[in-house]
Amino acid sequence: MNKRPTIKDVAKKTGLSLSTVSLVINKSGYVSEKTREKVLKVVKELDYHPSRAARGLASRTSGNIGFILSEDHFSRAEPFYTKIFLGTEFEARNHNFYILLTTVDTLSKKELAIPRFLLERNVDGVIIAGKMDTKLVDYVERLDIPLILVDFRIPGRRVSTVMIDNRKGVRLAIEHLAERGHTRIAFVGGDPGHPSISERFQGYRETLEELRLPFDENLVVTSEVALRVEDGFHALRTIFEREGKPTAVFAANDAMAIGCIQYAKHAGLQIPRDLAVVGFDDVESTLHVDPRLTTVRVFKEEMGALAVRRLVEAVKSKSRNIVDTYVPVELIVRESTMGRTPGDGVPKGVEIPEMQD
Amino acid sequence: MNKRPTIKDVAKKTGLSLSTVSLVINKSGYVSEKTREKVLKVVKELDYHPSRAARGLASRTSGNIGFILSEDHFSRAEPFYTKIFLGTEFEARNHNFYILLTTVDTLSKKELAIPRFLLERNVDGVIIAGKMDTKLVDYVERLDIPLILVDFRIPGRRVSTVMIDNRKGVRLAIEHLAERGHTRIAFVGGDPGHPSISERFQGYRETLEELRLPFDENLVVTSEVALRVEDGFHALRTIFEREGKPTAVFAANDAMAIGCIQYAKHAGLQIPRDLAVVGFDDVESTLHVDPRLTTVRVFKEEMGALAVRRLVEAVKSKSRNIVDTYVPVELIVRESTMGRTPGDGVPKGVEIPEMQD
DNA sequence: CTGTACTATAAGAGCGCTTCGATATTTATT
DNA sequence: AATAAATATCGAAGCGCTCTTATAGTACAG
Repeated sequence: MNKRPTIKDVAKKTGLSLSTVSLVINKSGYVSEKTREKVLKVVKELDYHPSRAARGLASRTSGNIGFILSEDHFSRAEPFYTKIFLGTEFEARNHNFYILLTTVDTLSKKELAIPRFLLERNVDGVIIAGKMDTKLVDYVERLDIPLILVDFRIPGRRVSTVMIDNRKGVRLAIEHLAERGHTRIAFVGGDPGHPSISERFQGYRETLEELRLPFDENLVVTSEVALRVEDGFHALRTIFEREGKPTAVFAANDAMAIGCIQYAKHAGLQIPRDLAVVGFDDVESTLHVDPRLTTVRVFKEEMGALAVRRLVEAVKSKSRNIVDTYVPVELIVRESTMGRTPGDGVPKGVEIPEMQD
Repeated sequence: MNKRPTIKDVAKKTGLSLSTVSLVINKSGYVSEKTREKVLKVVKELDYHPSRAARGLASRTSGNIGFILSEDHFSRAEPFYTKIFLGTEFEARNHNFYILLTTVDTLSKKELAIPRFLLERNVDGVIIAGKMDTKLVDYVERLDIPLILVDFRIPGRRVSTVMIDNRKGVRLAIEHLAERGHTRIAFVGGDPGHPSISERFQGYRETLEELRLPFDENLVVTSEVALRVEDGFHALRTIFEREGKPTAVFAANDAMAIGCIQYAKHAGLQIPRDLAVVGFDDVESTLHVDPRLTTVRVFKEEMGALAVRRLVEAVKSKSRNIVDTYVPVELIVRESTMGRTPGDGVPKGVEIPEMQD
C-alpha cells in the first residue's frame, strides 16, 4: 500500500491547521473564500481523498445505508425487489452513500438474526423492503436510526413508507377489463400478510362494487401461500374446477399472471379470446410471454430512489418526520387482453424489451 | 443514539486490558482458554460488537469488497450480472464482508471516473464483472488491492479471473443441434470486444469443424453492437434475407435468442419444426417464452460466490497469486429445439419457474 | 541454576479524521 | 467610541479500535 496523502499533508502544504482543512472539506463553519480555494487547490494537487474509516470514527457516520430484504423475497429470482435495490443503489451514488444489502431469514422459526451492519453501527439509515418481521422494525427504531419501509407497512404503526398505489392499479386493470365487456373477473392472489397483496384484493372488491359487478367467491383464490408462477397455474386451475367460469383473470402479480397464461394454454383456452389476463408489477418477463401480458406498471427503481432520498434527508437533517409516499402506477395494455392472433410477430409500435447478455 | 458498549467496557468488566480483549476478538496471539471464555462471556452480556469504523481505522481494513460493473451492463434490466452480484452478496455474508456495488460509465468518452470506494480506501478487494475499461483494471492493480475479473479478461494480462467455460457450452449446444440433424446452424452474436462473446463465436467455429459441418458466412451476424432482444430479432432477419436459410440458430445469449424466437414467429416459422433456437446464459425469461428456450446454463450466483471466496483468501493471506477459475456449464434442453406442439400447456416433469411478486 | 523459548497479559502509541472551545479579527449596531 | 455579533482560524481532545513492544511467568534443556 503506497502512502496516500492525509489531511495532515494538506494542512502542511497549505500552511493551515487540520481543523480549517476539515471545515473546507465538510463545507461547514466559517471559512474565507481565499482559504477555501487554497485548500481545494492543494487537495486536487495531492489527489487527496479523506479516509472513510477515519471520518466514520470521528463523526460517527458511516456513509452507508442498509437495505434489508427477507430471504424469502430474495432467494427466488427476484426481479421486483432487485429492481428496487438497483434504484436505491443508483440514487445513493448521487448522495455519496453506499448501500449495504442484506437478507434476513423470516421463514424459519429460529431467533431473528440482526443484520451485522446494525450491530456494528455501520449504516446511517435503513430501508426495509417487502414484508418483514415486526421485531426487526422495532429493533431499528430503538436504535434511533432513520428507517423507511418500501412496499411494506405495519397497520397502526407510524413509520415512513414508500408504497405502491395498489388500489389505483387494480382499479385501472379491472376497469379496463370491464370496458372490454368482462363481467366475470377472477382474482388470483397470494400471501395476504403482505400489505400490497391485501390492498390489491381490497381494490378488486371496491372496484367491482363501483362498477356494480357481482362479487363471486368462486372467482377468488387467495389462500395460496406464495406468489410464484406455479401458484398462479394452480390457483387458476382451482377456479376453473369450480362453478361458473371467469372470462378474465386479474393476478396479484406478474409471476402468477404468467402461471395463469400457462394454465390457460394448458387448458386449450385462447388468450385473450377465451380468457383475458392482467398482471401487476410489470416485470421483465411480461414482455416475453406469449401473448405479452397486460399489467400494471410499477416504477420499481423509482421506489428505491425515493426511499434513499427520504432517508438521506432524514440523516442530514436529523429529523424524524414520518413521510408516506405513494408512487403512481400505469396500466400497460398488451396482447393478453387486447387480442391479436398469437404468434403474429412483432407489431409496429409495440415495445421491444431491453435485456442483455 | 444510546451509548453502545465499547471495548473499554469489556476490558473494565473483565478486569483485563484492552489489548487482551482485542486479541480474543480477533482470535490472534496467545490468550489462555480461561481469559478467552471470560471475555466472550462479558461480550455476550454487554451485547458488545466492535465498531466497524474503529477497526477499519486501526487496522486499515474495511470489511468491504467492491463490485464494479459497467453502466452499460447495468442500466438495462440485467438478469445476468445481477445474478452474479447476488451471488457475491450471499457469499460475502459468510465471510463477514459487505459488497459495495458501483457502476462505471464506459460508454461516454468522458474521463474515466474512479469509484469512490477506491479513492476512500473503503474496500479490501475488488471484483470487476463484464467488459471494462482496461484503465480501471490498471488503476486497481496499482493500488495493490486484490482484484478478480468475472466474465472478463484482458488478453496477455495476468489477473485472476472467474470465467464461463464458453467453448464447452457452445460445443454442447451445437452438438445437440447436429444430433437432431441440423447442418445449417446460424450464429447470432454481439459485441466481439466482450471476451465471453468472442469465445462463443470461436467455439462455434471449432465445433463446426470438429463435426465437419461447413462454415458459411451467410449464417453469421456478429457485427451488431449490442446483445439485446431486438438485436437478436434484427440479426436473424438479416440472415434470413441472405442466401441459404438456416434450420437452426445459436444465439450468443438468451436475450438475442428470444429476439430470434420473436423473429421466427413474426416470419411465420414454427419452432422448432422450421427453426430450432438455442441461447446461452439461462436467464429467467427463457422459461416464459413460448416455446421455452433451450439454452446453456451458466451458474451465475456461483460465479459471484467463487469470486468472493478467491478474493477473501487473497485478502486474508495477503498473497497475490493469480488464479483462473472456470465454472462449468450445462445444456438445458427445452422445447425450442425438442419440439412439442406449442401451447400444449405444462408437460409433467418440465420445470416450473420460480419467480415472485 | 542459568539460559532460551514459549505463553500470557499489559501499556501505549497511533490510525486519520471531526468537533468543541478558545482566540483573533472584522463588521455591524447603538 | 464602545460593545455586540459575525467571521475566520487554530489547538487539542477524542472517536474505538489494532498492534508493536514490553514485561512477566512457566517449561524445559543443558
